[in-house]
Amino acid sequence: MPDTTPPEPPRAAGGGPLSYAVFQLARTHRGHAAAMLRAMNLHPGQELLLMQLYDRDGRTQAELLERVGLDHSTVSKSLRRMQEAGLLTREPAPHDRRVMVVHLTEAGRALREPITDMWRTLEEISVRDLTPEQIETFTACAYVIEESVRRHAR
Amino acid sequence: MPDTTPPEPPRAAGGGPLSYAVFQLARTHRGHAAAMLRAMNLHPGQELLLMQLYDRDGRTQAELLERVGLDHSTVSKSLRRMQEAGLLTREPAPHDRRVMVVHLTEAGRALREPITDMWRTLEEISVRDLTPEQIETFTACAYVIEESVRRHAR
DNA sequence: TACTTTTATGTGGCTGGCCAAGTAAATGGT
DNA sequence: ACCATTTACTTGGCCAGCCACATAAAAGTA
Repeated sequence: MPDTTPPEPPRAAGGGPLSYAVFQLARTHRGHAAAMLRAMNLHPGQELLLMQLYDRDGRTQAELLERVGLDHSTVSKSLRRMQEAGLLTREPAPHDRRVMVVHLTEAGRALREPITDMWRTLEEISVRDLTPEQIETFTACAYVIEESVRRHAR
Repeated sequence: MPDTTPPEPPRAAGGGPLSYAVFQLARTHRGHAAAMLRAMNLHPGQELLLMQLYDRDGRTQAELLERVGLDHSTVSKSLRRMQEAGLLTREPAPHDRRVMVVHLTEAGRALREPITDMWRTLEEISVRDLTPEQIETFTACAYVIEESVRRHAR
C-alpha cells in the first residue's frame, strides 16, 4: 500500500520505452516485496542471502557475495545486522582464518517457508493477467536483455 | 563495469522465474545506468527529478513527488543535495509560503542532453538482441504486470 | 627466511529510500 | 474571531548499496 498513485513517465528527455518500463516495474515489484518482507521483520535484500543459505548452508561470505552479485561491503554489513537479529551465525573458518563461514540459526531456517510463499505470491500476482506464452516470452526476453546489458558493460 | 560475474539464481526457496528475472534485470539495468550517471556527476534517481523539470520547469515539490512516485522525504533530501550541487534552486511560492517551487539552473539545464543520451544508449543496448515484436510484447507485458501488482497492493 | 602480492573481510563516508514524528502555513468549521 | 484540520515540507533514524581505504591472513617469490 505504499503508493497508490502511479508515477508519470517524463515525456521530455527521451526515456526509452522499454528501459523506463523496466525501471518502473522493478520499483513497483520491489515495493510490494518490501511490504511482504516487513511482515516477517526482514529488510529487502536480506531474503536473497537467506535463500542462498537455504540452497546450501555453511557458505562462505565470498560465496554469498558472488552469488548475490552485490558489493562485499554491503554483504558484510547486512550479514552483521542479520547476525545481531539472530538469523545466522558467523564463525571464522579453522583452516583459513580470513574467511567467515555463515550458518543459519533456527530463526533463520524458520523463514524459509514465509520467503517461499512471498515469492510465490509475487509471481502469482505478476503473471495474473498474462497468457502462458506471454510469460514465457517476457521471462526469456528479460534474460536476453540482462545479458546484453552485462556484455556491453565490460 | 561494477560486476562482471552474473548472479546465481537460488534454486531453493522458490524464486518465481518471472519475478526473479525482473529483479535481476532491474539490478543490472540500474547498475549500468549508475555508471553512466556517475560520468556526469549525478547520483541514481536525480536524473528522474531533472527529467520531470525538463518536461516543465518551475514545478512544485509536491508535483515532482507525485510524478516520480517516491516518498516526500526522499524527494526533499535529494532536492536539497541537488540544490547544493548547483543543479536547481528552491524558492518558497509567494502566494503559498508552504510550497517550494523548483527551478533549473544553467548547470541543471546543461544535463538535459547527456541524460537523454544516457537513456537512448541504455535503450539501444537493451533491445539489441530482440526483434521488434519481442520489444513490443515485452514492454506491453511490463506495464500489464506493473498494473497487476499495483492493483493487488491496495 | 623475508618480502611482496593476492585474497577475504571490515570500516568510513556518502546517497537513495522508507517510516515516523515534527513544523509551518493555509483552510475549514463553529 | 478562534481553533481544529488539512496540506507542504523538513528532520531524524534506520537500512541497502556503492566506493575507497584499511586490516589480516594466506600464498607466492626472491
